Amino acid sequence: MSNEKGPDHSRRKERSRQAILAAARALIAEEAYEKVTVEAIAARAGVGKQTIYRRWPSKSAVVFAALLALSEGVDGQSVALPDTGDLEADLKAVMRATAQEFADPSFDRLIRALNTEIANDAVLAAEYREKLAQPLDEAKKARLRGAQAVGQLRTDADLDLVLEVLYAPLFQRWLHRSGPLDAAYADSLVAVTLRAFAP
Amino acid sequence: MSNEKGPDHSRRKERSRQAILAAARALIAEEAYEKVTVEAIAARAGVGKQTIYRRWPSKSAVVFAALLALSEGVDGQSVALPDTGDLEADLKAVMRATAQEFADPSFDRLIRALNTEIANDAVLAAEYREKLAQPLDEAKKARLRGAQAVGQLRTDADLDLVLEVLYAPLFQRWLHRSGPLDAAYADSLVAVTLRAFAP
Amino acid sequence: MSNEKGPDHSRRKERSRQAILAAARALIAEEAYEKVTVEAIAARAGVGKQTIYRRWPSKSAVVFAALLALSEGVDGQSVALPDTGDLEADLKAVMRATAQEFADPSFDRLIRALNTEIANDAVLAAEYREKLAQPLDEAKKARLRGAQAVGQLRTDADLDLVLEVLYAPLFQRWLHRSGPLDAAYADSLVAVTLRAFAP
Amino acid sequence: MSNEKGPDHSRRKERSRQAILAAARALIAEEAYEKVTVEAIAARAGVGKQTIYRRWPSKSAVVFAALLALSEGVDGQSVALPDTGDLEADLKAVMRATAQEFADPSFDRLIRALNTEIANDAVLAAEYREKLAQPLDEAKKARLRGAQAVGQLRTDADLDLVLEVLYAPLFQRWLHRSGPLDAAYADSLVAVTLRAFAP
DNA sequence: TGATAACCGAGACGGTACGTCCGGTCTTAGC
DNA sequence: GCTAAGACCGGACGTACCGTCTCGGTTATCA
Repeated sequence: MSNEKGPDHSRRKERSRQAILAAARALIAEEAYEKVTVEAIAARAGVGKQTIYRRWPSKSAVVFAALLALSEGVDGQSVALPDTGDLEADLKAVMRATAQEFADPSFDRLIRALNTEIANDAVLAAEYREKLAQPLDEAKKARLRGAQAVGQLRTDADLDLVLEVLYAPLFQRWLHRSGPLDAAYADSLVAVTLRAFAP
Repeated sequence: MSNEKGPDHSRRKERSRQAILAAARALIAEEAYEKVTVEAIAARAGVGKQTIYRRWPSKSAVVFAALLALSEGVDGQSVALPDTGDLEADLKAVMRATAQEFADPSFDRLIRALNTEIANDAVLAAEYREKLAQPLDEAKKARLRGAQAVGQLRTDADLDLVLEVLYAPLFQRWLHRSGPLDAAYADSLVAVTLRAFAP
Repeated sequence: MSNEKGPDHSRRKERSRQAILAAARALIAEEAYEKVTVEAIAARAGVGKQTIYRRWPSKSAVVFAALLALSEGVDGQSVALPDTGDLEADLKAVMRATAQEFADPSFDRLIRALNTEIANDAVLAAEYREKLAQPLDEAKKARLRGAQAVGQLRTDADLDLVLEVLYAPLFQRWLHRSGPLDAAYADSLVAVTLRAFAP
Repeated sequence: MSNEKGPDHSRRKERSRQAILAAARALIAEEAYEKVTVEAIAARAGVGKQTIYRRWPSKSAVVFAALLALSEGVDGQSVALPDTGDLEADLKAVMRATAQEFADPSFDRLIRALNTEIANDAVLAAEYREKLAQPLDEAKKARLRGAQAVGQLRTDADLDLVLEVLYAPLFQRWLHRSGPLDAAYADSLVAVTLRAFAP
């Protein structure tokens, strides 16, 4: 009953879609962002430009889709914060890992590109929040709720605020390159956050 | 009487320089950033394109210079945080004012443009830190040191970290449009920060 | 019989090509040559600049092509000198007509532009000779050969030289504006030439 | 003694004037004409651009002046055609020499530049005729008048026409590169002319 | 000898056009 | 019937010169 159109058809579409997004990601990861052009993406993906414009309305949209797809398959489960029972230890592990991710130049370029698109386009920003940020935040907040339940965190804490206090300094320091992103820094952010929201 | 350097010459140079920077700022403030072109800046400033390219190596550089010049004349004095003796009240006043600034669409566009340039160019980021961010931060830290002296803030607090905890959440929420920037939010950031770094 | 190549495609290409050449000719005919710009040609033709640069390597080349195309379709038949049997009368008619053509300011500007391009570029000069000058000369020489056959011209006359003696003085006088180009002058060139190459 | 203005003063002016004209000629002789710029002339002459524009109203005018100055000092005497009593021999000598001059690439470029300026500017053309062409032609016509007196040339020949028939074919062939400029060609032009204007 | 004016070299300036590049649309040939 | 290829329009890029304007530093004359 299901697939009304030919299966090859759908698969063909999907294959070119993936090729385009992969090409976009590859180019962003390896080159200065402003050198990433639709023509280069099409060429790298072995695809005509029209095939890109058939699916996305603008260069920004393709790039953004490519970056969103980075985290495709991410769900509450897969990104759930570890839960060893020790909130501080769990947060430190996560923050250290996060800090380390930014050390990878490719990842760095990808996330900078993503932030550039988001910062300058409210529509993309909304899509980003809905598809990426909120699911991730929900997973994190689930862990925090657990901590509240066992008295490791103020019961009345605004969990969005907790996440901001925890992550935003790291994000800002990375975006502005205003300081080192090392384990000590990650730890101190956890410490500060826990002190601020201690029960 | 004074003017030691050639007066007309320097004045001419300076006048065109200011005209260029003002034109750039005006265009950024009133149009979508990607529509700001060197040609438009030159036309608005009543200047040849070459006069722009003689001084700055690229469009990014002009735009960045224009944005840096926004805060020209800013010094420790002029941006010093108020000091009424009540740290919490002072910080709340400052944070509320900061949050309000972002409500102005022109200011919003200017700062987004600035952040876009900074985020994608390490050299500009360094210049930004040196010329703008650090002086401002120093002024703020001076107030915090006063607070430490009178026992309103932990003596061993890392003041850079204090500023990050205070400002980064606001910055991130603004950049990602992930929530309202109202007085309540400003207040809560102050509250959190003071709790985290209470003596 | 019909169009072997893709019809629409060729037609599109051909249409824009003709629009460009027509725009170039129109501009040359109506303005001082040095004011003819590629941008103006593109605008007048309703074409992007790149469409011009895709086909021709430089402004000179477009202009030259436009001027060559002036005489497209010209062949031995269409430009054959009249043949009433009276060589002197035929040549006088042709020379008077030629002299008059130069009186038209548009034509004058076009031919001056053509000569400027040719004079300063050996490659264009070769193309001009092959595509324009030689076919025209052949047609003229055919008439002269007829005259030789009926004893109105020396049998051993170098026909290229005959044409030069006939036309070059007119050409030089026009190019240097060194004298009037009237019917009397046309007639005297014919008279001189016939005397020089009388049997 | 005489010199009313300061002698050094005049000499300074004259020196820079000569430097400019020499630089212009040198550049025209060695480079493609369209690459000759006022800036290059000024630099080569060791002179400010303003010094050029103080004296000539436009680039064309400088270039033209430089080319006219090529023949400075030329007068009726110095360019008089040889007069051995044998008109044919004298003309052949002159025409062969003329043809040879064009073989020098530098000379070729200079004369092409001169013709380009003349062809596109009626004012410069008039100046050229008055200052260069007519004096030279007068010298040549003096020789022809001598030939008329001794019965080597028709008494009623229009001497301007004689000169045109003699020179214009060579000029056109050179300008259009439509054939070799060798001694045989020079000779045949003389032969044709003498036949056309034989008494 | 020192002051003062004329002049020059250097080169920045407002403009205009160059030839290139790319975004987004449209056409064509081929699978 | 959709695709890869790529031409097309539009318009910004950064560069090169034009002809003008300003500057600082000689020169050149006269006190």
